[in-house]
Amino acid sequence: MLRGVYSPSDFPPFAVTVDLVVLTVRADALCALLVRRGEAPFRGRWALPGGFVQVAESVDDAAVRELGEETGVSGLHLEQLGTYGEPRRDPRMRVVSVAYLALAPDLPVPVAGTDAAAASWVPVSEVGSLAFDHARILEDGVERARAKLEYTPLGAEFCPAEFTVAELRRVYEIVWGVSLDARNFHRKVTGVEGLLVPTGESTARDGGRPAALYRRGSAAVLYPPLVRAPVQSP
Amino acid sequence: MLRGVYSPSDFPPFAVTVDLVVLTVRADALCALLVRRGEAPFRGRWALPGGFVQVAESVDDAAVRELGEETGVSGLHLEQLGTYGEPRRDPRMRVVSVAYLALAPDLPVPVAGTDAAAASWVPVSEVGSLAFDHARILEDGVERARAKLEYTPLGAEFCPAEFTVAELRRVYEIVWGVSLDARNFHRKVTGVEGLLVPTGESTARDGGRPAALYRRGSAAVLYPPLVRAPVQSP
DNA sequence: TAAATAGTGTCTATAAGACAATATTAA
DNA sequence: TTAATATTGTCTTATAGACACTATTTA
Repeated sequence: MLRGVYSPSDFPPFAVTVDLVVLTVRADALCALLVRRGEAPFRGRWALPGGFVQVAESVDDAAVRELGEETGVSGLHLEQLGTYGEPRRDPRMRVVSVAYLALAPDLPVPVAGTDAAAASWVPVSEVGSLAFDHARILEDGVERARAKLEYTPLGAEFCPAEFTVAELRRVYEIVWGVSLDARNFHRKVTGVEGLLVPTGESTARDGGRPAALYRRGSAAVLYPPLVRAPVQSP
Repeated sequence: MLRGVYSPSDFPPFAVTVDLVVLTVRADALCALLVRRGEAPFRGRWALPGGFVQVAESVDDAAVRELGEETGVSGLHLEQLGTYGEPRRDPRMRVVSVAYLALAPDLPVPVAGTDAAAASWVPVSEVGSLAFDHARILEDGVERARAKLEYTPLGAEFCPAEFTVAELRRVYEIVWGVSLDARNFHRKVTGVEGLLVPTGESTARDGGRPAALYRRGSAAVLYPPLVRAPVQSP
């Protein structure tokens, strides 16, 4: 269709929302931040946090705003996940939703924000059906997070500001659902340039010999990557 | 904001469009499909092809439809690239655009489609400023395509149905802007399970010893990947 | 002391990169 | 024949994965 010729039928009114897949690692499980809906449709059902994009703000800004409202924290990693635009995904009207993925450390407790509905961290393995197409969006977010750990330093986003190699390894083990050799993992991550910055401190919070504490480094990519080998068909 | 409470101020009307980054490799260059705008704003300026999402179709379907209209071809690889939603990206009204990346073989000539404006393949290195925020979208699309070649078999999408290893290698060289060792590349791609299916035929269209012809295999990922080593800081 | 976790070293297999050598065609 | 491109093989180096071993703490 010709761009530039505008007639009312060209732009049927859409509502645009943002939905957030906020993931954290807590209690040995990958958890998503969910809210319980207080209104129809899907009243009482779990859903992803989110809301309408306002006229004066960009879609990305709306995501940042909603994330702050839901978690009470700013500065978390936030990236676009995808846009979901099936005609009947919201039974009431045509809503196009831009989904975002956020990775968070183990935050004390979800803040209900301006929303009166309950918010909770739910292990992704225990998430049943969700409102709208949110189950699909959550799945896509989890898969994106898993892939991101391979070639970016984002695993550290799940950790507190200072963390040990073992804590980072547990993030990988929980998100990927595998177990990793502690010794090879240690050699690998401490060998990647710019990934970890030693603080000089150490902690014995995991028991045993105290472990060195690190902060996130400035590396934007993890090279060579930490690959999950695909399942081989024998 | 509470999902489920709808009031007019909650959903200011947005228009939703799709924009297409359609890339091909031709004449030793990575080229993008661009259209020249026939109307204000940005009249006479190059822009990405695209158009409005209709009420009854999904956003993804709108992208497929527009791609067919612009190229006259269906079945091309098409994936979401990202959503661009700055408030003033279109000077006339609030438009949120969902961008898609399509990879195409060297199609004979762009079809103007239902659009009267001229369409053309333009080498991405020669693209100047574009209408709206399309230069940024194109950049993102090119970078996505470059990254995709590393760990997916999508390089073959730029090739005709039957192609030689050298033709596939030239795709990588042109898209990445590097030169690759023909012998190592050959060993690599013929060694990846499910990437290339030999047709049994061969061709001498490149001169010299005839090369075996292959079709795309069924592999969805390229493992191990064909990595571009990042530039090392010495 | 034992138990637990942290960290280093060593070996092997795989794969990437450099590049020699051979193969098969056209001019 | 020479020139051009295709394909195979060989060597070196980097890295992943398995796992022995040492180090440092608490109980």
